[in-house]
Amino acid sequence: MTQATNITPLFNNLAKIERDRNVACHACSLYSLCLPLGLNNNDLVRLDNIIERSQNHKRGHTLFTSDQPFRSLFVVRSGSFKTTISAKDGRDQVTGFYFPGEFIALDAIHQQNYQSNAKALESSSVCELPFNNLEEIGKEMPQLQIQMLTRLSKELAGDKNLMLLLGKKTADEKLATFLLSLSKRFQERGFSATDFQLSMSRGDIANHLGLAVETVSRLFSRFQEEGLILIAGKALSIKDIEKLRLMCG
Amino acid sequence: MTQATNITPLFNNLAKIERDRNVACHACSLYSLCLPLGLNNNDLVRLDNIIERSQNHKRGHTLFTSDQPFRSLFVVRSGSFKTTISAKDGRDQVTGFYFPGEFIALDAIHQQNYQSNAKALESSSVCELPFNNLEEIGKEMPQLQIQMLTRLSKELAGDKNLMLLLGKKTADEKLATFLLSLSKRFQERGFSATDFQLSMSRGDIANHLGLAVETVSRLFSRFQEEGLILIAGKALSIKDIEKLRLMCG
DNA sequence: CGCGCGTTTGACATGACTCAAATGCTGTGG
DNA sequence: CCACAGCATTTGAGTCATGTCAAACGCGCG
Repeated sequence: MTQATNITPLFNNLAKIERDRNVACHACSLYSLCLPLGLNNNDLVRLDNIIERSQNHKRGHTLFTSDQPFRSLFVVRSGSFKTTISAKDGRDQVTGFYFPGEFIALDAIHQQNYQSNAKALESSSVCELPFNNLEEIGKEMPQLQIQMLTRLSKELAGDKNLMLLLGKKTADEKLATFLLSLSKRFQERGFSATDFQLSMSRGDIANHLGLAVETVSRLFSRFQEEGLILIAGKALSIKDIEKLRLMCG
Repeated sequence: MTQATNITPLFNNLAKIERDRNVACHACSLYSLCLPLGLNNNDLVRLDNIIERSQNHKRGHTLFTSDQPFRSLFVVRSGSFKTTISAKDGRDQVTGFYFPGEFIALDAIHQQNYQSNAKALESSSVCELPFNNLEEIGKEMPQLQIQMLTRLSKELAGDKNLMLLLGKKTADEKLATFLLSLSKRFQERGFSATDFQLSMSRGDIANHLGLAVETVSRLFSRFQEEGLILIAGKALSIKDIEKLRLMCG
């Protein structure tokens, strides 16, 4: 079996941030992807002051669960997270994967409790935004409000597309769509659009796409046979991104 | 076949509103379900002034499509709508059904275009909220901003549950969950939780739940044989709501 | 009243799941 | 640093829930 080689480690540029966890928004490499975008200096300082920058979370660490009271939104600083919701009988659905600059817990605003469970997929850190404070300073920062609305709206649009994926797409189309979504997000963050590490397990991918683990595994094998990708464990290299695009349905 | 009888016509209490389309927010029967909740009188008047109350939309009328520029949010005033998104090849997914007091187009905020297509399922009317104006007055009404965030967050939470439904539930569980969701929303609007009209076609239901029309039709028949419901065309009567709840998975 | 589309029902096909087992990888403790 | 345990992944074989195709039916709209 051919090996995927020279894969760029995921977000290794962010190692610096993990070491210096108290870097302020204006100095943060995620600045342009994150909430502060469009704020003036004064407002930025006020926002900065309500943010609690978290300790490092190890792989598997639970950020929150749906039985806990909602207090804060989180923005991924480094690493990655998955969110899940559970049916009564324990079945659960991976509702999303979250990368640096992305918000977690937007579905919990103004509910008593979080609406999902969030877990770190690798060593990760977050910025915690206590919602009461955010609400408070938001009253005086229209630009921040717009940002919040935009964020929510974007996640909503993404979820509608996931509904299309889950409801109408074949297994091939699901996986192709998923890989391209990751590719795009990595590219937006300044990383390679074709070579990256999958921080989530096959099980998580399968669950998220409404497939069985075995199906995902077989698809990875077949995509590789067909020359679309190289996959070795968690290391992925996209070899024919155009063909992959045509497969998305 | 037993007939479902004495079905309460859907939203006929709202006939009055349809006749007098210019009723202001403070006089609207949807007030408590709608955006103005929590606004003081001054703010309410300002909001009132930017709202454009629509003509009556006939069944099948398209409110907007995803190739049109985004200008306004819509709140259903009477009747009901469905939204869909389309894959390149024309397959589409019904992403939601919308009833009085519910927002349409929240997924389009701060995108160039609408992200989905919206179509009336029956004779319906809407309040149109030009987003630029809403944004403008929102700067001075924290309470309105909170309302907007809450609305978006609630729709997001609902969509996450739809992902669970589409990804993990069996056909039976999907239909049971769907019927109970309608039941709950009708009840919140002051109508019967057990007897109502389905304004959408079997095809729309099937599409929304990721099933084939034939499957939905068979399920309705079986649910009726099992004494869970009575269904006659579009008239639905829930006979064993508890058992239905146990079936939701 | 009649046409057409939406719905129902039946028969059959199949994509993806489940079960099973081999293999590989990773983290841990000695 | 290595060896082992346990979990993740891959691969194969067989099954099943749901989709597809086909045809009859009937309701509702014009």
